[in-house]
Amino acid sequence: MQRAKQQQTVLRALGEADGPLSAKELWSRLSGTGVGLATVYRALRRGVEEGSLASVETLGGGVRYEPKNREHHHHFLCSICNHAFDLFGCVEGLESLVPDGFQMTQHEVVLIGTCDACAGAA
Amino acid sequence: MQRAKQQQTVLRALGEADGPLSAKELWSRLSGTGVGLATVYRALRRGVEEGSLASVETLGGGVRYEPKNREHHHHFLCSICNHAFDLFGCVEGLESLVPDGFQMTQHEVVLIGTCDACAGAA
DNA sequence: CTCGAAATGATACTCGATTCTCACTTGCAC
DNA sequence: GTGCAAGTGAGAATCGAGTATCATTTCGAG
Repeated sequence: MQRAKQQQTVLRALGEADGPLSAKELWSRLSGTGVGLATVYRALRRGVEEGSLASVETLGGGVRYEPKNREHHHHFLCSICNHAFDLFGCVEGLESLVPDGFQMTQHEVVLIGTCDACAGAA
Repeated sequence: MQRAKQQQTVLRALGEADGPLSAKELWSRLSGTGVGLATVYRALRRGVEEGSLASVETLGGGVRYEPKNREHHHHFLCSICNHAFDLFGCVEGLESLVPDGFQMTQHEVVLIGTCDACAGAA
C-alpha cells in the first residue's frame, strides 16, 4: 500500500461514484485498501477547502460530498438503501414560490422513492 | 404553571409557527413558560407517533417538526437567520427527472436565500 | 544513505442532539 | 384527604459525526 497518496485514492473513489457519498459511505468503499477514516475526512476537508469538492445535504441524514466539476443537478434518495443518486436536469417555476421580500439564491430538489436495484428486489 | 398540560402548550406553539421548528427553536419560544427541553422532545416524539406531527429535514442542519394537517407545501431556508418558512404551491415536471427503473414516492423542494427580515436588514 | 517535513492509521476525544433517570408534582378516582 | 398513575424539569447518560493526537511511515533533497 502506498502512503502519501491515500487522499488521491479517496478523491478518485468519490469521482467514480454515481452520486454524493458521505464520509462513512466513502470509507466503506475503500475498506479493502487500508485507508483510515481519518484520512477520508482529511481528504474531504481539504477538497472542500481547495474548492474541488462540494458538501451537500440530500436529506436522509448527514452531509455528503461530491466533485464540484459537475453540471447543475439534483438528487434521488432511495428510501430503502438510503443511497443518493445524481439526477440530470432541473425544474421550472421555482421563482413563483418565493414570497414577496424574499430573495432566492439557491435551490435544492430531492426526489425520494426506490432506486432501480431496490425496486427490482422488492 | 399548569402541569400535565405542558405537552399541549408545546404543540400549540408549534401550530402557531410560520414554518417547521427544531426542538431547540421550539424550546426557545417557550422559554418564559418553564417548560423543560425534555418535555419538548416528549411532546414531539408523541406527536410523531400519533401521526399529528411530521418530522422534516429542511437542510441547514437538523430535524424540524410541523403539524401534519397542512396542505402539500415546501420550505424556504434563510441562510442568514437559518429559519425555515413554509411556502405554498408546488412545481411541475419532477417526473421527467426520474431515471428508468426508479420509483418516486415523495419529493422535497427547498429554496435557499434571504428572508424578508434579513434582506431588509442588510 | 540520511534527514526532515508531510502523510497516515488507530484511537481517544470533543461537541451537539436526543434520550434516560429520578425525585417531585399534578390530576383524578375514591 | 389518600393513593396512584401519568406528567414534569433538571441534569446525567448516550450516541454519532467529526476532529485531534501521536507514533510510525513515506518521499524527496542533499
